[in-house]
Amino acid sequence: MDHSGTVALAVSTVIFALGSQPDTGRVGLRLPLVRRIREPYEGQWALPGGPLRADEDLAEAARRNLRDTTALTPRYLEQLYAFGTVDRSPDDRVVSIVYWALAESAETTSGEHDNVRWFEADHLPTLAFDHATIVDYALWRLRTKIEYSRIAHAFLGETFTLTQLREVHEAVLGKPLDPANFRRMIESSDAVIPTDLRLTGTSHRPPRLYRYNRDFAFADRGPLTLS
Amino acid sequence: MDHSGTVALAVSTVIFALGSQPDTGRVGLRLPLVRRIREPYEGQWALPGGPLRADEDLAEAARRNLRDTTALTPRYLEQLYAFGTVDRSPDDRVVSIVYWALAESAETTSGEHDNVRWFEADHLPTLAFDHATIVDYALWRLRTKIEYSRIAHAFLGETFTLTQLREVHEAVLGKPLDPANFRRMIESSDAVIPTDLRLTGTSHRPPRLYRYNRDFAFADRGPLTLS
DNA sequence: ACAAAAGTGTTGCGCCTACACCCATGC
DNA sequence: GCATGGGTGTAGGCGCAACACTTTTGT
Repeated sequence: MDHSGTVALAVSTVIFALGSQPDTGRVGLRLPLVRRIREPYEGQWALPGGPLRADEDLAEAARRNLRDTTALTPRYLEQLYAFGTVDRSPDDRVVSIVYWALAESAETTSGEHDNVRWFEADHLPTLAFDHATIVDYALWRLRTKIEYSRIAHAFLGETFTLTQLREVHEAVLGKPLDPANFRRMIESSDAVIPTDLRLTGTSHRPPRLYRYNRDFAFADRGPLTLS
Repeated sequence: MDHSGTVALAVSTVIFALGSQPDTGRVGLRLPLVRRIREPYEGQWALPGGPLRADEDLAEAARRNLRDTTALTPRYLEQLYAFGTVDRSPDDRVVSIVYWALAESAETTSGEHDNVRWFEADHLPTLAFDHATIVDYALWRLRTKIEYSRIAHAFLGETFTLTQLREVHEAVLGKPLDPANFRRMIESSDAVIPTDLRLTGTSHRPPRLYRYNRDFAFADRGPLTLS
């Protein structure tokens, strides 16, 4: 290992989107990985990331990862953790500052080039470095945070029904939720604003469309007004 | 600003301990700062920290900060956040990975050398860089975390009474708590184990001494088993 | 009319708060 | 005995989970 005095700094991103599993057809979490084209771990799958450029902020770098690998813009982006144990990269010393992002579900089937591929979050291949640990942690953060914070809208479009929002929660948490109580929980939280529009074309009573309350975000987390 | 391509990596630590304010005599949060002896911000107060050595883990570096500035060992240590905006240091590009620590209250009056001094957390001088923001965020994390997690024991010795533990919570949160309900809350959480010992020498019924339940820590946070 | 999901009402349980009250020790 | 905090008991309220019920559309 190279302990000659330099520590490399990288930024990686765990990107979540929703997609239906080809086998069961159920909606679940998916995330994109890139195939490594260099040693170490050549040929294995890893999180998108790269060195931090001197003229870009950390969150900017994460956004760039996301754009380069998926051509998507994150609807939610938050720093996850800085991973920096001495032995996490076999040949050199790398500290990775990892972000996690939520993106609107898009083409999550095999991408343009074969070096980027979307996987189901609970059927991942063997990952390079400590990236399996990182994904586990990101999944844990997503699941715990969705329970007390209102971030699920980030998986959806500009407007959405409360049933769609509930289905996001159900897919992330992996369990069914009571529609009536879910409705009251969301409505009383102020996270969402009703529009005059309704979703038509269904074979039943047309549900109201809602929009995310942008002001709500500022009441969210402490004294940091980031990203 | 130097954007020639190198990004420096530093580790800093916000160290909290309890101490009685000289004026009011009430117990409050205190933290140590070091006086900068170089430009930029020469003469101003800053968080203890320094560059990351290539052969030490991030948490190790934080522990070293703590030992070097206060000669204390942390009773609790956790990563806070990685701060890395491009302009946070005027002359070069520095990314700081910041830890926060709790230490048993010790000599928090002016230290041996004049370059390290303990300050009351809500009467800090002007700080160098973005360190005021960092301390604000660390305070917010401490205050929100003490409500749902059981970390207050880290300010105390090996054994303590529930009243001492309650006084820690009161000092951190800045508000009085009901002794009866606090007792039940702690006891039902399993965070603490009663000993056979009692604290004597008081002018009233001798209170039972408790010990922290080391097993409890593992049930705490997600899939990361750190520090 | 019927199906199916949207949306509303209601009840009961559990937890948390507030506060009354007894207990054990030093002086 | 009295003062002082240690420690226990208990009633009211709030929030949430469960589930019955009504509404509104398409076919």
